[in-house]
Amino acid sequence: MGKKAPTRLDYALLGLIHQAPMSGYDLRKVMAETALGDYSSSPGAIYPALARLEKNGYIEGEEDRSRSLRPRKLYQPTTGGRKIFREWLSQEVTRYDVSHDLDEVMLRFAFHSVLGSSEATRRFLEQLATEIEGYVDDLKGQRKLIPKEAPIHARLALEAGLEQNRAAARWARKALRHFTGDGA
Amino acid sequence: MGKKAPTRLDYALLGLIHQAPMSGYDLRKVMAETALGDYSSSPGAIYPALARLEKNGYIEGEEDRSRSLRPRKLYQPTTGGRKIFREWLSQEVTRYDVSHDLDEVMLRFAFHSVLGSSEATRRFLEQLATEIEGYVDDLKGQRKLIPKEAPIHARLALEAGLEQNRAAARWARKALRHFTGDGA
DNA sequence: TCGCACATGTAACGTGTTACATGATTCA
DNA sequence: TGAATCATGTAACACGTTACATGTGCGA
Repeated sequence: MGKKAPTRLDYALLGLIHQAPMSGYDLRKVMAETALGDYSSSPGAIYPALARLEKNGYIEGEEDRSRSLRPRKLYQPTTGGRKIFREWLSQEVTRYDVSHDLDEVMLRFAFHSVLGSSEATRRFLEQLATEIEGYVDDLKGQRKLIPKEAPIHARLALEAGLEQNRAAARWARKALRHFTGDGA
Repeated sequence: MGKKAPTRLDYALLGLIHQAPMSGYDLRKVMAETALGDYSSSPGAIYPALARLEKNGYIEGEEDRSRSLRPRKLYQPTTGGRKIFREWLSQEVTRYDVSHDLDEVMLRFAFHSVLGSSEATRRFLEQLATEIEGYVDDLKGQRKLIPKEAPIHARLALEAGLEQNRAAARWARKALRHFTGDGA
């Protein structure tokens, strides 16, 4: 009976309906058209996800017959849904998160406005920057371990990861400046 | 009977045993200790993957009893396995690859030494750089579409993706210089 | 009337996850 | 004797993928 942890897709959907009530069809369009698309826009993913979110009491669907088309179900988060969503957003950013799932961390950041606290976002970005910088050091350590006789490609591939993470760290430090000095 | 397309994990394993024959246990260690870890190191993933690669005729396992421990199976790619691996490496780099699975593209690059042709790698990096640069432009277009009243977080999250891709593009252009001017 | 946009779903299938099972050898 | 390392595997489960099924209203 212990509810399963929601998936990234679940959280993406939950986040979107925090902004405005949406139907499965709406959600599919948003997913397909924006960078969120990585989290799938196929009906075989979206509709079952909505069904389990509803079953777990995180969202509530209401039939909308105001249009003459086939009626659609408009979903909204429940109180419980808002709660677990905020908890997800507020989770600590760990080294593991950064090295294994930076995309999910970024997804969390993208929805951080839901918390309505620039203090929380500041903490989040501070942790994020610190952990990415630590991970960059890890990667530098790994680079040293690559034997000299190894093909250049291996080293270069690692450097690609390094550069992307350096860029992410710089971004986090820069983003931090957007949330310091005001109380929005 | 039409063989399924191998997964990224399959290709990662196939690539590793191109360097030296390895057992499932060896492969798990490499996956766990290096950045390749994203492609899973759990026995429930590795052993079934090896089993299906063998079933499809891409790898061949041989019992090694030279150690007094429990015998291990040392895997090597077959001719067919080498062939599909080279085909995978030689695939064109598309916009779709770059925007949906840059990690897989980087995995391909990491194993590019198997082709033993700096001409092929040059082409690969040239395409990669071009497509990432195109994707960066797409993202700039998306950024313009974000309504002004949207929370800053959404725009910043998109900018994180932008910066990471810009870094990847710079990396590709720089890596390209390693493969121009010599015939290795 | 043909096809497209709207709109929701299901079924088969493959793959990864976690947890479990098994067993030999080495070393403290 | 017990723990750690070597070594291979299976079982239950959840999720995403692709493809299919169904049906309305609107414009060309």
